[in-house]
Amino acid sequence: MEQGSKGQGKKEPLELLRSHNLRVTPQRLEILKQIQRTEDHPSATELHRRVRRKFPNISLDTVARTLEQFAKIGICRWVEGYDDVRRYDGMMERHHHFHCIRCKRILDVRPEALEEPPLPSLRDERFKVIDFRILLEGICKKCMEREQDP
Amino acid sequence: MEQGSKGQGKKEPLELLRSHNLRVTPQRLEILKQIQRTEDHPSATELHRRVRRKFPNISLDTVARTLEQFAKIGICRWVEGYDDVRRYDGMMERHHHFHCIRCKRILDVRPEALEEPPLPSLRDERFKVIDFRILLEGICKKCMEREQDP
DNA sequence: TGCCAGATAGGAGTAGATCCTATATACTGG
DNA sequence: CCAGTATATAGGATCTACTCCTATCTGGCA
Ligand SMILES: [Mn+2]
Ligand SMILES: [Mn+2]
Ligand SMILES: [Zn+2]
Ligand SMILES: [Zn+2]
Repeated sequence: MEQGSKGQGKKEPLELLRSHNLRVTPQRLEILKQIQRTEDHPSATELHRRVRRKFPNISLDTVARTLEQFAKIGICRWVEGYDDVRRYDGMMERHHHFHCIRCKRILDVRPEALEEPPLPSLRDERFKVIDFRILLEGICKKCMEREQDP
Repeated sequence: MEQGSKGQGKKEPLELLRSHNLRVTPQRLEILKQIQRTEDHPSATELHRRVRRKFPNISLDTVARTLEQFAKIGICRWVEGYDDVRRYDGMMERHHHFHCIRCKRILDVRPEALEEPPLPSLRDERFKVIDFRILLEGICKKCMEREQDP
């Protein structure tokens, strides 16, 4: 809807924590900023590495626990993957994902970039569908260029 | 297309291994049969547990290595998930998945059960799309029934 | 400013996956 | 049918991500 300030009417990190009755600690603030800023979809361990630049002895446990809290209250998400690490996504606007079969990166795909099907009118009584996403699979630009060259 | 014999013109396990120049060992045969039969989407460890009923001291390494081989040559697949284990799928016909947000099970969804979008005509130059799948999310029948009761 | 529920650091404990190597065995071709 | 060899397996060691535990610390409150 609106474009200004901090994007889609998103609250400031500090405000966001307060509104969920989470104590505002410097560690949490930094974790929140990091997960909101990233373009990629890092694991807890990867994010721990990054947050450590600012808090050299923050524990992995704190990062993992915090991310899980965030995911449970809807500040961030888990993202689907094929390997054995759990990945997080700080982009909370509805979007789809592209998985590169070469480099394994996961790239965001805005809904406008796709002919999105209306809503899966499911002819199946085994479950109630709440939401759906499209999972694209292919080769990313970087990998394509790398494979073109000799 | 045709319905007879063993489904969609699928080769027998033994034949399948031979055609990929894989030696036919009893362990491989059993792993192959198990992954092809399952309705769920087991991890290497889970499948190891099952195969062990027939080969009590088959090693996890053998099962994991074999599944990875199978996936690489297209006998089985990796399946997307949200946790930190790698899951496999023996159903090679094109299909989609439903993820239950309660019990975390992954259920198969046949393409005919969905209004499938034609083909994602992607307005994005960052990658080349080879395939796509739909990832449904919601509550499965079992979980719904369980939550209805007092 | 002092209290205390809640948060953190750091270390121990788990689980799944992967690596290593001696032994076993499926295929080959004689 | 058999022996030689390339390949596969078992079992143990190692690695990695995550989770649990607990003493200590601190943000928010009165
Ligand atoms: Mn994303
Ligand atoms: Mn499936
Ligand atoms: Zn790539
Ligand atoms: Zn369920």
